[in-house]
Amino acid sequence: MQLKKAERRYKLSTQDYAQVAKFRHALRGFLRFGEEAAAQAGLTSQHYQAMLVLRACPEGEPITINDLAQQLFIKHNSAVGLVDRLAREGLVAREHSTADRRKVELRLTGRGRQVLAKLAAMHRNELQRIGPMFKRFFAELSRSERGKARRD
Amino acid sequence: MQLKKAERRYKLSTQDYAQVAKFRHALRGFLRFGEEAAAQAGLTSQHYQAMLVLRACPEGEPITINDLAQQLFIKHNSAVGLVDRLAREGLVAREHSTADRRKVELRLTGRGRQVLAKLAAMHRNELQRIGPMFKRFFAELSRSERGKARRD
DNA sequence: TTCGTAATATCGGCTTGCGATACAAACTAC
DNA sequence: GTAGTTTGTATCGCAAGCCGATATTACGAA
Repeated sequence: MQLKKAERRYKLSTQDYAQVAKFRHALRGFLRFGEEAAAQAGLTSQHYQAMLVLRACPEGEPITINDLAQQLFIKHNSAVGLVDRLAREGLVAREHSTADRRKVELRLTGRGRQVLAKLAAMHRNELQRIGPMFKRFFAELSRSERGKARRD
Repeated sequence: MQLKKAERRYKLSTQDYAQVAKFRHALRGFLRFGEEAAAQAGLTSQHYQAMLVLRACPEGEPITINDLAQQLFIKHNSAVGLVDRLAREGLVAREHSTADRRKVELRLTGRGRQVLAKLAAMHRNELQRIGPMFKRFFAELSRSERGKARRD
């Protein structure tokens, strides 16, 4: 008997599972790389990611606590704690906005920029290293997607 | 003055930062998707990933605590705690190996397989959705890599 | 048997994220 | 202007999860 469409979407073969599992494994590897790279600088991956958000924003538009929380997909109170830790490490400075005194503008310190430069370069190299693997995975995925569509 | 090779590798432009930041943002989006999907089933992303490892392994070669720890890039004692939680939820069963009674073989329960099927299918769809974005990113990355190599 | 090693378990501590709540500044309406 | 609402940040207590150190049990070899 044919399965209804909604049900059939849940029917993955063991190969499908292995494919998704392999991707997750590669992803964990990359994330672990990031954590170890950050740890070498005495930081966590979250520290790195927060600094990256600050560095990547255009000069004139400073990032606030709320902006950071949205970018990192965390709640604003978690962002407060994160910035506390970054400030304690001397990587990020809080500046009360003059335009809206409720807001806190965040900027990297010199030390922050320095540490980030090294970490970001390492990440970029790592991404270039693992890029081919991810490309192959996504190519395979869309191949099997087309294959399933053809069988429909 | 020309920078030495080791130094130049740290010199990223703001565009480079933005590129890496964009990738990390997309990655966080995917991870957050996974956490929310798992939360809908009353689980965490770690639960899902552990079950995925169990499901993806060939039938005859059961996974042990140590295997799981290695696959997830965590310490074995963290894996013990994770399996405790999975067992408490009735998703995974411990079975003492008969060949080596020190080992604990892990297998999914019926409920585990059922929950996993839904989560894995959702992840697969999400991966197919975001695949093009990641493909574009890695294509861009290797383009700029070749560009830099040419300038060397 | 005894010693060394391997696999799992336990305990205490730490980090981090979150919900709830509080407070302060800005905005709105009257 | 002032009362009420919204917005932005901070604080507090809690729970999840990871880890280092240590313990326990089982295997294997001499």
